[in-house]
Amino acid sequence: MGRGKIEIKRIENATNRQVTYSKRRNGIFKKAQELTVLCDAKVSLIMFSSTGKFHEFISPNISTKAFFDLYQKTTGTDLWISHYEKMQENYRRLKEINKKLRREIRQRMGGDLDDLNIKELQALEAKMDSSLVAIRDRKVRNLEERHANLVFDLETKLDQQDGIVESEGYYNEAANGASNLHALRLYQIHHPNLVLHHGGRFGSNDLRLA
Amino acid sequence: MGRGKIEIKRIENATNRQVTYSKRRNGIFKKAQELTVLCDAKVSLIMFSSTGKFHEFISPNISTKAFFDLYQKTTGTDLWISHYEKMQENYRRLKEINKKLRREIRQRMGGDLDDLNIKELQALEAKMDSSLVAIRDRKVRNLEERHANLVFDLETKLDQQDGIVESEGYYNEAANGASNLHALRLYQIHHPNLVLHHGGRFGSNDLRLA
DNA sequence: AACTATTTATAAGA
DNA sequence: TTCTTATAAATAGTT
Repeated sequence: MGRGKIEIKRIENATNRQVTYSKRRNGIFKKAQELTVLCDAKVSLIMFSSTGKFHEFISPNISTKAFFDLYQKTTGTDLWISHYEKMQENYRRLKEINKKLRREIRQRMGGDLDDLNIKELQALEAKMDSSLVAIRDRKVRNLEERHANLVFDLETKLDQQDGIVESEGYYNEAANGASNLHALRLYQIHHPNLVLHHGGRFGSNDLRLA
Repeated sequence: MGRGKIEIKRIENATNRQVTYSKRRNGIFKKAQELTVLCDAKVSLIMFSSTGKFHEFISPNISTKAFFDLYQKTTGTDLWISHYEKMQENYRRLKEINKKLRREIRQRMGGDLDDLNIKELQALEAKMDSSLVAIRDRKVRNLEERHANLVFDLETKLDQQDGIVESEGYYNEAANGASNLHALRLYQIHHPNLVLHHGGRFGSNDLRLA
């Protein structure tokens, strides 16, 4: 497609080769982009010119990492996978637990009570009640202790007594950064260097730990 | 380039999308092939259709494995390792947070109060107090509502009235039971031969405040 | 980087 | 799917 037809073989003139590379690279990237949009496909296109220059296109709906993950899933296995997947699953579980712990605290703070039924509310109230008793009790003991210490201090030192207020801060917000891990796999690819066309099924790889 | 010009946006008709995918896939593969030959470039082109079909082109002068090694070398990142490490870090962080959440709950239950000072105890007591008020309030409202419903049912039906007590169980105890719908996550397992098996798994949600 | 004559890709229809 | 073909798009060679 040009002023003349060309034979598909290595362009010997280096400058020409470079120019053609540049033009065709743009063309193929555009094609990849269009394919992605038109057909809702996931495309990874990576290339190195003969001079070693690197260019990449990857569908916006997937990361390179996730892409290779998908690739491996479809083409083969990996020794590290099971180890990694276990970790991933543990992470997910931990995240779920975290969510529930937060919910419990919110409820204990008097919020998020909409989906508790009457029994649960009563149970929660009772628990809170006894907890409060325990806390009051502790406070009293603490006060007494403190008072005794104060007296002791006054008696012995008479000069000063400092409170030891340690503030630790709230951690409610801290977890948000972790919420969006991509699907991951450990790396190892072994595949013949040929043009492969095979079909396989795979599921959506959305592992967001929302 | 066809009988008519088309807009580059997702083709909604699934059949059409599939046909276009097939045609354009061939086109782009051909382009990749030509680029490889003409310009002596290394090209990796991998794609998944919206229906999950997998297709790949890789320059004959390099294996996928070698290609990816090159990719990593060039981009300077070891995606797999760095992702793994990130994951590990997030896991650790989450574990730490959960530990703190548990501690807070324990304190709100009246335990683990030894290392709270008097100010913290007082703050906790106050918080608990107001929380308790909120819970009581909610309980009363809930009861009223329930009562109103009951009366309504009695008035309209007169024959029977079924209590709408849905017991869901506390997740503290129900950890291993079937009632833990929340914990359910889809989990994908793949199989070497391009066939994917999907299995559901969910972890035990052990929320014991140990 | 542009231009443009041609070749090539492909959308729509069969 | 595959073929046909009118038309859009890509690009080889040129400026």
